[in-house]
Amino acid sequence: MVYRRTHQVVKRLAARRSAILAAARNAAAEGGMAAVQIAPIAVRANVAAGTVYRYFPSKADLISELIADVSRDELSAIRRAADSAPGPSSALAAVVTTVAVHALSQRKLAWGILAEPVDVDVTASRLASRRAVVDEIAGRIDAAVRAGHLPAQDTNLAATALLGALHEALVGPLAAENTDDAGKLRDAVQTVTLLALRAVGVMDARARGLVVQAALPAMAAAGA
Amino acid sequence: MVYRRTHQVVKRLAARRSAILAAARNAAAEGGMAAVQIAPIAVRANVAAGTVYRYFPSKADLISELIADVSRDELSAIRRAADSAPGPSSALAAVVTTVAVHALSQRKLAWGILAEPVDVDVTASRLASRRAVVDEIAGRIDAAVRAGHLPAQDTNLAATALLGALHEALVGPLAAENTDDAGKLRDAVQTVTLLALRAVGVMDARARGLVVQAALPAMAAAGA
DNA sequence: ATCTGCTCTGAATTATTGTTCACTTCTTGA
DNA sequence: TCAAGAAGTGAACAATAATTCAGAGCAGAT
Repeated sequence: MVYRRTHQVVKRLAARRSAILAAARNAAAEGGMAAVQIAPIAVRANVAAGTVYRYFPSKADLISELIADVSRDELSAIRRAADSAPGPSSALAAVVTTVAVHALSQRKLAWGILAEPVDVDVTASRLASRRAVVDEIAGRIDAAVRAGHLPAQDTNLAATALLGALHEALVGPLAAENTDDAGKLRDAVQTVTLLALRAVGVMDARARGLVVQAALPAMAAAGA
Repeated sequence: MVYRRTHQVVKRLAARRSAILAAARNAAAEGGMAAVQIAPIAVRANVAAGTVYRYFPSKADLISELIADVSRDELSAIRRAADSAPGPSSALAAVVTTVAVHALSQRKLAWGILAEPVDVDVTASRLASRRAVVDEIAGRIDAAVRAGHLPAQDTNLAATALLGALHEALVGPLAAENTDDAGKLRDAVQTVTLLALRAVGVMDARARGLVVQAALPAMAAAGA
């Protein structure tokens, strides 16, 4: 053989792969999943359409990896927030607030990742993404239940419901469109967090306290 | 003119229109929105593809009308349930339970109407459908607040969150697949209803009572 | 310098569906 | 029965994007 991949080439290939994924992510963040089309993404990434297929077998694979990427980022933010909370109830509040803040800070992306119509089948990776977040929430509810702060319940169902509530209220089509007014966004986050905590059985008064405690670090972490 | 639409013809035309809509509805109930395609629907309705276009200007119009139809049915069921409840809190519980039961009894249809990917733009009618249900829920929360049964709150946001919670938990991709076990379905409905009531501020003990009261009539009305 | 083999290109192909329309069939009133 | 006009038909068309592939361009070894 008279050709072998040298380190330099390997690096360039990896960079190109990232560039394509980043282009897809930007497109999704700007125009939702509908904007994730091979030709425009190729343009953004400064490659030809055919090149995309040298890195991803199909559009479905590209989107799946995009979803996994975004999901991974969100999960780590959630874990970080939860782990630096003082107790199980605070951790739960932190998780919920973080999910809410993330959803709001990149609404189109969040909606695209989670629910927006796509022409290819990405059910599996969407499911995995959802499941991961739900599991995280469920785990925190569970911890609060074990600590005696919440009544016993079907934590998985509860976590699923919370995720649905947060997304519908914040990024769904009925969510208010004021992305600009930071105060209103803060209010919305706090309101849905309060709802979520009460839903799983936190007493109103205590829930209000937890909401306030969780708000600051979450907003700060999001750079808002 | 030597031709005029006679009553018989008018009736036949109306029947055909209904047949096409019904075909679309059945297709959606069986295979989701993806199965709502002109050619297959024409076959189901025993007409040619071209005929569909004599009744609906475009696929988008057909689906919009389908969504409006289903939504109208659901809304009337919701109102009926609420209006026959003894008080504001019971009415709220009835509304929530009814939404849950409806969603469960026709999961694919519900998912299709509300959120499933479609190739044409039906945003407007989906939005109207959602808004109608949310308004109904919000109105009932409002009534309960005014009656002093619930703390003051942003009822619209709360109603949106509840709708999201119900749908994600019951018809979303993470919902359990046991459509067959009636007992499990009943449990799921009651669990999410409980969550929803607590979310808007109903005390745990009282919520449990309301859930049980609301369950029977709703299940009965659904013919389950 | 040059040969080999990998990577990139982008126009052409493919596949899927909604939509159209020239033609056929049916209905009505005389 | 027949002419006029409406409704129905379904094969052909159009539009949109994903996907392919033959050839051009590059990088590495000798």
